[in-house]
Amino acid sequence: MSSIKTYFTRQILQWHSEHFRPMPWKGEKDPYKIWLSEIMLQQTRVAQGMPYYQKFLKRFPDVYVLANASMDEVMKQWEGLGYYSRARHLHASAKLIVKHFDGHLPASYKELIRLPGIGPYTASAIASFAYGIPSAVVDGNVHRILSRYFAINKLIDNSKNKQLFTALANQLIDRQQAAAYNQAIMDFGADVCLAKNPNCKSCILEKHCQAYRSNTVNHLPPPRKRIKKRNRFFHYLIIINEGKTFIRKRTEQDIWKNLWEFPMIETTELKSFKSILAHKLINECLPVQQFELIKQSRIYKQQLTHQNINAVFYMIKSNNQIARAWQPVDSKSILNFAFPGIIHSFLSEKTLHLLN
DNA sequence: AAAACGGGGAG
DNA sequence: CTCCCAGTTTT
Repeated sequence: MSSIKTYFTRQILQWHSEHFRPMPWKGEKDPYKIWLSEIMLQQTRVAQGMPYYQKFLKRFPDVYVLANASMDEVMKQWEGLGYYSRARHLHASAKLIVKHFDGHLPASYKELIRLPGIGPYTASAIASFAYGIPSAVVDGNVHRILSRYFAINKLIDNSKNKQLFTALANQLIDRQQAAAYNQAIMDFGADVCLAKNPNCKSCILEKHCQAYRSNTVNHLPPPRKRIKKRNRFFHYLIIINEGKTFIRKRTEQDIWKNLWEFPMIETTELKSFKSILAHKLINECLPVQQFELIKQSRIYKQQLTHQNINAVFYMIKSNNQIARAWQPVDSKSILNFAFPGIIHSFLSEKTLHLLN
């Protein structure tokens, strides 16, 4: 193992020295910034997270500013990035770091992983990048590279396999250059050992890659299990009363928790406005016969990992205030709230003249 | 152990 | 259209 290890590790580091990809958080010393970048990049492509990282840092330059901000402000900065529990956990961790660690991120894997939103990957990433601790990251890139190089035909879908890849990665890491090694292997996965159409021709590991030698590169790692999608139909009520409309925060265990929305009626298929009038939410939001349907939108669609969302927006003129549970907003203040992508795209097309 | 959780880009 | 991305939490 040790000669294989030195070869693999040396090649990866050698490659990295010649193919450095500059990114704002590379070589970063501030653990706060490293932490933020790692949370933002969970299941998120670098190019997608980049603008959010810059914007977020401008608004919350250090852990104290973040800890003192409101949840809604944090969500607003996260709006559109997805996996919103990351923002909630980031905020919660900021408060814990201020309260228990004097505003400094803890400098050990063991303490890091206890913070909300920090799992095995992120704890290793912060430990190595911020503190030089030799803890190997195992992300999608590392899993794929090791699966191919050692021809390990296993997914990381249970703790045993997870442990297998983690142990292997920790044998391969260069303990004197932990940060560089972790950076290098992930960059290598992003640039050369791609999930689809890997660039084996220019690969410096080709000679000893078990998958390449057995012509199984395209079968490793094995395909994941299919996920079944369900279709959901959201009927949003844009109730307009004296230049204001009404929203609330989603708090139930469902998608988009802590984002805001209009009064909404969900059905198992697309319904007409007339048929949703029977729903009990109507009684809460609209006075009997004291409203008028101005118009309805086209069908907005959004694909999520486990769901297909279909939404219709009904613009309704009403003569009465609605229940206090709903927050009135005008066309200006509505921009301060964080909405799901499907509502945001509706608003970006309609909002400005909607309420006047 | 399995399912849930967003959104976007590449092929 | 499918797959997957610097994964974690909840069930």
